[in-house]
Amino acid sequence: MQEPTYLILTALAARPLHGYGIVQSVTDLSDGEVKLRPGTLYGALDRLDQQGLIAVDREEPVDGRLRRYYRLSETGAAALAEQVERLSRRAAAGAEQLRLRPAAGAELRLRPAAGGAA
Amino acid sequence: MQEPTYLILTALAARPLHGYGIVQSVTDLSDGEVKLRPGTLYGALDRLDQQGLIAVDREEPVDGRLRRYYRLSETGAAALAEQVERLSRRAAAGAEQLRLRPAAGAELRLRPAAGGAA
DNA sequence: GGTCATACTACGGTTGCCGATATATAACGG
DNA sequence: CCGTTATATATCGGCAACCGTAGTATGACC
Repeated sequence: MQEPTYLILTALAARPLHGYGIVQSVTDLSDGEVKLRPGTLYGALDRLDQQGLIAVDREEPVDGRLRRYYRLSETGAAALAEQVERLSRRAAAGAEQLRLRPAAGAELRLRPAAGGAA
Repeated sequence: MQEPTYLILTALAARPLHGYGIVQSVTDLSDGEVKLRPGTLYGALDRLDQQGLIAVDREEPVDGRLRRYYRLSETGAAALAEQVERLSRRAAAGAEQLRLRPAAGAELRLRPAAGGAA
């Protein structure tokens, strides 16, 4: 699951939202780093609906136009929780490996027998 | 940046590795959840090299065959650190939204005026 | 009357990942 | 002696997901 999809699920966790509301919520949740395009949003919405991770909550007619609200399903909530765990583990692994990283130029100090520093 | 790419950078953070070593390290770091295919690995390696996030560390001839070691560049380390931060924030946002999630069936208890429970 | 905010749909393109296949050596078991 | 597994790298075709853009439509504000 990629970032836009993950953020859509995240946005829907607290309450049902319609398309445009999701766009705003995702922008908000990502501190402005992720701005959903219509193509991404509705493609993902169809996909997630088919997978059963989200479902249509209700449809409100507004100005003769249908506003469609989506909500997170139980399955979707479980999937999101799993992703949260996964991201946490990946972040921890990355941080740990970075901690193990030798400092730049360290190899010079590790070869004193080869001539070393002047 | 997607998961396989992120894990390749993570694997290279601690020390330079050759292709097969990266595959093993990624499997290890992801608790067996991610198994890199050759297509993914070498495609990503070329891409990351072009982007300057990794570089060829050295080439060792083994059994008449070249074993190529890659290492994380300074730019790559910075990019990885940024991704670690990003994943942490995304995980935190997901967890927080899940906390705000109304329990299943909660809406019934929130409409006492409509007839409510018997 | 023009622009902006709201709100959804459709289409084409690119990227990154995956699966499969090929090649080659060495070790181990039947 | 042959098959399988592990080590090790490379290439190709295909696909899913995402992105950018354009189109459609209404109401509010200037």
